[in-house]
Amino acid sequence: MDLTSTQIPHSCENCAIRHQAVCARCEPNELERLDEIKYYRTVEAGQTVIWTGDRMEFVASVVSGIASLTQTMEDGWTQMVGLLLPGDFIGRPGRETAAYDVVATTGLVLCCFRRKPFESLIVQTPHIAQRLLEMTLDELDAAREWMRVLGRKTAREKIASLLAIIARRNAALKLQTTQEHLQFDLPLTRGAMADYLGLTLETVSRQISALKRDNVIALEGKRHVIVPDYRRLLNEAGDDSDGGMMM
Amino acid sequence: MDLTSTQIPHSCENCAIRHQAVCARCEPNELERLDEIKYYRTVEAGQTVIWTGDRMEFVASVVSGIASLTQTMEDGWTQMVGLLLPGDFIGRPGRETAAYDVVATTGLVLCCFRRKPFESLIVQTPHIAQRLLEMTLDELDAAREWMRVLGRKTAREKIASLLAIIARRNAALKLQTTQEHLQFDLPLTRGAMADYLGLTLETVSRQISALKRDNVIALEGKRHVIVPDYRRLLNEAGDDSDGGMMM
DNA sequence: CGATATGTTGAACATTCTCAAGGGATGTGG
DNA sequence: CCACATCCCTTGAGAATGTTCAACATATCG
Repeated sequence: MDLTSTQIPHSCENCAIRHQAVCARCEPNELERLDEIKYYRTVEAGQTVIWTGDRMEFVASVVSGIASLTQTMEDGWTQMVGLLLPGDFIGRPGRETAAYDVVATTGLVLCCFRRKPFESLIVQTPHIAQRLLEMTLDELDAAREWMRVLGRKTAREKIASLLAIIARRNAALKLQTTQEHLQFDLPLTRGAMADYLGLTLETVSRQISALKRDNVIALEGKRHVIVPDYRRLLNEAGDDSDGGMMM
Repeated sequence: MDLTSTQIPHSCENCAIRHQAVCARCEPNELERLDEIKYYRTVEAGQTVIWTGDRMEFVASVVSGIASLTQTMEDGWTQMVGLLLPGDFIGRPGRETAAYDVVATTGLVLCCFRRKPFESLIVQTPHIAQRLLEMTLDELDAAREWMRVLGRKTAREKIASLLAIIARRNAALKLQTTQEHLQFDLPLTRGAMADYLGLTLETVSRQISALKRDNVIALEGKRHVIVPDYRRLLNEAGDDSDGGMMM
């Protein structure tokens, strides 16, 4: 299982996100109901899946790949407000039009549900509603954590925070225990990192260079990051406590 | 009805937040169930209601007054991650310990529910679970909007954004249509505004002085704000669109 | 090969922070 | 009633941080 693979699952049973997504709590008969309104969709890296203001015909789970949730201001600045990883949910039941752009950062496989019937299912199927509430509460925590990053951290701490999050989620996905020594591919361009962190692309580049110079990280090429000491990275991020609940 | 009054409602029927809070969708019999596990609690301005890490014995609705949700970093910086106004919900079902400090900004009346029985009620009462999901989704939108404020706005725009939000929520509470001319009391100290906006107290003070100098706002004393032209204020906030969904 | 997208680095500049001083209010004890 | 402390707020000057503008490097792709 890879963060950016694009295989469509054969069935819910062997689906990579079976136990993380909105369907996590569903019984077999409930999965059948979902199956009736579901279809898979693949998206190429760089494509915009949904534009702000679009009418939403579906909601979806990210099966594989990474997408970003962004808002664009009229002066051209972009703020990323969420990073969607496998298992994450796209769309808001009850909402007609999209509030954010959804852009495929990597190749993407989505498990889409037609919106209207999905909304009916929510009412009838407490297991879906409960899981959705739980996921939304988790996202709210993540958003609030990110408010602290945006509001109170320096550029260097912001970069370290983002690297720590990606490192940890990557480790979790590979079922590695979080060891001292980690490595991963950065799924984001410098510009996308800047949009997420509320910085400019240049500042991102400079701070990554600085972390490299100080041996907090090492790079192979532009995108492959090696973290020799995860605790050191967490320390640079400014959350000395273990940071285990960062997203 | 006042943002900072401290009257305890006689019954759910005449409760000021009857149609906004987590109980908004409840039928009379469901209200009775809630009534069994509920108690009112008043808090003085400045008191901390809940400390991060506290065991949560209850969840609650804010009936009147204003509270803030804050995180404190080990270096002493504080980031406010939410402003709790009448109708807003405190606590997370299923969570044992508090993730944030909750501080009474003004005098506060809370409608508390014992947590364990409330969690059972959620499972049994879809009207509560649905409303809670809806409220959580709204809060998530607000948090994401705030990410844009923290990540991409200048100090001046941040202050204008906060004033616009308070002005609009105040107008909504007084059932005024949002007119050109508005006024209200600032419920936050300069320091609390700084914590919310990711600025220093001094920068907040300077920018308020600047907005006053430029006649975007007028002050009576330190806390009473007069907004002669709401659209001008919105413009200064950097969301030219009407900003109707800002919180 | 040129065109495009991505990333790095430098120098000047702007914004915000830090440190410092001081100005009302309000409250308290002598 | 005055002296004094405390809290909240304002303002200034210099320093730090991050941005802007610009040049250039590197890789990919037609």
